[in-house]
Amino acid sequence: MVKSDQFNITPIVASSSLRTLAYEALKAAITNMDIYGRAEEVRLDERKLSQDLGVSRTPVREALTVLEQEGFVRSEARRGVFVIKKTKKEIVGMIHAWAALESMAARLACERATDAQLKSLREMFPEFYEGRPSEHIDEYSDANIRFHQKIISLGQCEVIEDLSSNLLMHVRGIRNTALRQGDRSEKSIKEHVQIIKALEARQKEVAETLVRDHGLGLAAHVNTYGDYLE
Amino acid sequence: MVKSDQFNITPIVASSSLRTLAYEALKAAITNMDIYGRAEEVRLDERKLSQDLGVSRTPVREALTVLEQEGFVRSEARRGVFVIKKTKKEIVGMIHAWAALESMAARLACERATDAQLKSLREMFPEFYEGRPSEHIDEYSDANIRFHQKIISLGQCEVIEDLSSNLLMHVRGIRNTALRQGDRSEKSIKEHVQIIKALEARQKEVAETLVRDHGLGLAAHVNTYGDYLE
DNA sequence: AGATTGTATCTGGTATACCAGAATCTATTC
DNA sequence: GAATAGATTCTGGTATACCAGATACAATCT
Repeated sequence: MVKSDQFNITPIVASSSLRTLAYEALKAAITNMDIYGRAEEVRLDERKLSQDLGVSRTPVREALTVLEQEGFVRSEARRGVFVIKKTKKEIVGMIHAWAALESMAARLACERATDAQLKSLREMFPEFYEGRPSEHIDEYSDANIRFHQKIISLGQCEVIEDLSSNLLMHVRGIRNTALRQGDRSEKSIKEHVQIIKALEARQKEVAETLVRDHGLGLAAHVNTYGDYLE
Repeated sequence: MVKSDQFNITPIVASSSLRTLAYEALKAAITNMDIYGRAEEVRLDERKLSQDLGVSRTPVREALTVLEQEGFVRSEARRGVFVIKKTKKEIVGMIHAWAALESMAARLACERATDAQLKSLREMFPEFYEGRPSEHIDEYSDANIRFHQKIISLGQCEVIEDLSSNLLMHVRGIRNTALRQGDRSEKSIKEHVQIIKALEARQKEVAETLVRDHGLGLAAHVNTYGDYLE
């Protein structure tokens, strides 16, 4: 008999249950939708979603359960499932939690990451070293997110990575919006530079403090400018 | 007609869907079970659970979905759903995340909590001030957990509270076990006293640092003594 | 007309039937 | 007797039927 490991079989349909499919579709729909633009609540209809996705209610419900657990939707018995609008207070809370986790990741990164890994941080974002202001703000928004994700991944703590990625899904939009307000982007870049230096020097206390304060700064910023959230 | 608000009607069956019931039952069963005592994996049978709980598979499955999301069980298609045994590495990671969140909560508590609230911390744990060693270890274990929960609640950040409470469910057992190893309990008490003092003095940087290091100490302790986890 | 009540309808919650993959057992083959 | 092929059984995944609460609307009464 032929051993299957002689081939490099790429799984045709890969691994994805309908539930996972539904989950990803719904999550994408929710995160891409501009929740805060509209005034009234957005209601999701299980049966309609089932039809649109071409599956039965069961996997849709399971996907909605996960999304509810992650804080994206709220389900009221016999009334409907609604997309959750986060309050400013909740957003600020998430940023605080994020700051806590990322600063711990920075500390761990100083202890665990290789020199090459830490160096890659600087190479990933050369533009930080050129004083360019908020011209290419769109590209920078993405680079900004990637920067923080990179720090978290360098911490090599899976729990922190998971918790953070969930938080990020909720605050991604806000984070990019904040960059366009006041002098946030310039300030942000300068702080990033400092953070990179501290990490490269493996000054864990410094890196930890800088990352935390950077996060707290964002929280304060949102607290000041984020009135559009409510 | 009689207005219903003239009565103080207490809802008979209260509010609990079968799914919630099943969730709580299963969670209690899992957390009370000594997972690390037995060698082989624990498998949960949906149909059997349905029978035992007296409900259909549907609410049981939804409960299992939530538990899977929280990291208590893992579901393999057409093979079964298993209670997850955390590896030592994962436990240490959770403690790191916990330490990050709690230290942020301590900082926030310094800024937000009232004097009375901070004072209550000391009053809740008078035994910390008497040099008693690990005699009343059982009571102390509970007090230990409550202490940390109290700090987190004083931070008044709901996100941090929620994330922490989930982590706590996973680490509770280990945390108490650790107290009985080495001189962990004596060390722990001393650090608690320092933390209380810093909080009362509203020295947020100090409190933050102490809480973080206390958590990191536990992580290191588990890393050293926690071989029984695997 | 306004308030009220009855009813049709819509919603998520639950129960159940069925499916296909995986594991186990059994009978056949060499 | 060991190996293999087939069938049985068990599992979670999915689809569907039904239920009861909630809502909206229409019929009714005052």
